[in-house]
Amino acid sequence: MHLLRPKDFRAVFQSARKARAYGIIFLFRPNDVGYPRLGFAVAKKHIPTAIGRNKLKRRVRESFRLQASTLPAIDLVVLSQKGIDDFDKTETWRCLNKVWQKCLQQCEQ
RNA sequence: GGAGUUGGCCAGGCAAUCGCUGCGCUAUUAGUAGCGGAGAGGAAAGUCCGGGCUCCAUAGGGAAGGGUGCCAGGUAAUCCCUGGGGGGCGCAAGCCUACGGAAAGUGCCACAGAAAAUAUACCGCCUGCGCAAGCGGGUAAGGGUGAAAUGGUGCGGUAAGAGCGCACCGCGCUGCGGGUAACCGGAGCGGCAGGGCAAACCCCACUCGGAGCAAGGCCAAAUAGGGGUUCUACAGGCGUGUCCCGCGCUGAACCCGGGUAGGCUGCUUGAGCGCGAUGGCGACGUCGCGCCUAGAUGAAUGAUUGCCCACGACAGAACCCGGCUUAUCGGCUGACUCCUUUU
Repeated sequence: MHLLRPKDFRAVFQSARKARAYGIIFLFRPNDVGYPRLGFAVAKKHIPTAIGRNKLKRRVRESFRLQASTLPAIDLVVLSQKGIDDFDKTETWRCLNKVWQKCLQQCEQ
């Protein structure tokens, strides 16, 4: 489930497709392990408090769990952007839904 | 009723469903599944102090450097806390206080002012000379400057003045009384003896080895040849975490795995929490009974829905405790002070 190794992260950053909406970017590429994996790269600059970073990760992890059955085997890294810290619960969800849509479209191609 | 001082507590609640991480039990060939139960804070933060724990090459002596600085107590310990003393603020409850030493030495004291500490005299006052302007002498009471000006007030004294003399206050010394002490009270004597700053250097007293869980330990692909234990002289060389003395290595003998990626461990039962009794003004101590209350490691507490209300602030454990400091929407509550009103 989790994406752990620094080298795995490097692989995603080097050759990835991109999907973005508002304050969130998904980077993803197919993997060999047979199931989707999730990793985070949330900048302290974008979300200054540990509370805020945890909150975002939990929301993303929850939506990943809900999508997991429909996903192909990809490695996915979630990046934050400026402004994400101001989002409330519903805004974050709307944003995430949009990114998932784009991501799945690209996977089908 | 109003204004205020001070201490303590809470940090949205309830229900349903789907998830995450340990733990216990059961099942299971490992994976895992089911059930039960647990799962962030008052500051988890800043890392400013103090300890525990771990390792390092002597952690020993000396120097340097750092810290603390009224007294007594509490504690594992402290720069913390409690009680007391002095000083300051407030009508009061109460609050603040780095609060040892300035004739050991060095340094600094802007502007203003005559003068900022070796002293000195701008205006003035008194006096001598002179027609006068002024010059010489005496003086530091009055004015002026400043954050601060060589004791304060009063009387005597004098040409005018001055601790020059006297009284009281202040200051110093010596007894006495109270207090564990800091200190307080009072007596006698002295004589006015040259300001402030030591969170400036410094002096004095006490005190401090260093690094930190990425500490340290174990299992172990790769890669390189070394690593460990014991004994030991001198000289030289090398090393040494502030420096020196010193110490260790380089020598000999014996033994054999070594340890990067990665994994495991350290990792939560502890100066623990709650209740009661008891000693103490109090911080806190002692005794009895009961309880087990996060342990993640790309890092677990979330999401959805419904209802209620005061419409929810600051904010996330990372080895563990005791403090301090900083951030914080609000709510509850104890004690006390002052003013006003009514009986």
